[in-house]
Amino acid sequence: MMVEKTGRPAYLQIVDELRAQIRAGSLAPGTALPSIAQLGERFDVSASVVKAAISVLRTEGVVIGQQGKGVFVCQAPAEPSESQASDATAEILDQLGQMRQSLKELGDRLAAVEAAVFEEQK
Amino acid sequence: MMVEKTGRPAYLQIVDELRAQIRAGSLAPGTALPSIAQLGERFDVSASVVKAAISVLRTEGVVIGQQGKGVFVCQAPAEPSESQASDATAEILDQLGQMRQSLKELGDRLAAVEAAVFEEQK
DNA sequence: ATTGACAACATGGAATGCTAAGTGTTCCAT
DNA sequence: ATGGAACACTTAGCATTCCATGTTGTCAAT
Repeated sequence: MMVEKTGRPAYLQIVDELRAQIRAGSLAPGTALPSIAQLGERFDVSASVVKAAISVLRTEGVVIGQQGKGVFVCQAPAEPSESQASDATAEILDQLGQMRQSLKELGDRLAAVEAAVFEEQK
Repeated sequence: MMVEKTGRPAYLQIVDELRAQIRAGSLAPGTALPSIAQLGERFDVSASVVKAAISVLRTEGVVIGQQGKGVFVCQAPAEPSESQASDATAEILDQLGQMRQSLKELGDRLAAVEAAVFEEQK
């Protein structure tokens, strides 16, 4: 699987993917994520990108890393009403920011096309 | 100033320091942090370490980075927002996904128009 | 058979170099 | 004087390389 060529950074795409798998139960609490090398090969990115993604999930408390063994999904999938909500709002804000960025880019490109068209008409 | 030679990683020491300054008001909301280069020089670490520290604060929502300008302390220092809106947030995320899809389609159509216009002009 | 050495693989931290892109300033030519 | 080019500085992201350290399996020597 490859990271898509959207504006979203690769490490955030991996964060989304892993978080979705955790939410869906495909990665159950207590189980280990694929190794950094495996994830890097699966998403076709370097190890630093995978590390960045795992770092995000780690600071969020979703996973915990054990040196030499692996990265494991935390047992507490829903810390009551605190990290769940803040995680969701964080993701919403993140996606909103990304959409704002896309809108800005679309606006710029549209402005360029408009300029070209009206130039040509003159 | 140098990072201390305790077992704590350098980037976490910097996180602690910056968070303490933010809590103490020494770094007020809306103000910009010192630049990555300055922080790296101040703590005597490389830019990657400062980036790692800022990345933690960013995913926590404590600061927000603006490309080309700097990293700024967020106005809302902490939002322990609690709501039972787990399925409401699910719906929001769903709608966000649909909007992203619409954005992508718009981008494709615009790309087609761009190709036509700039081809014709040449 | 137990022990010890060792290699393979895992995460974690850090340095370095590069590209892209946004912002601000300065300065120059029209 | 105004527009635009040039430059410097900034964050963001990614790749690559290296080292430290923890875990595990294997294999040989005692």
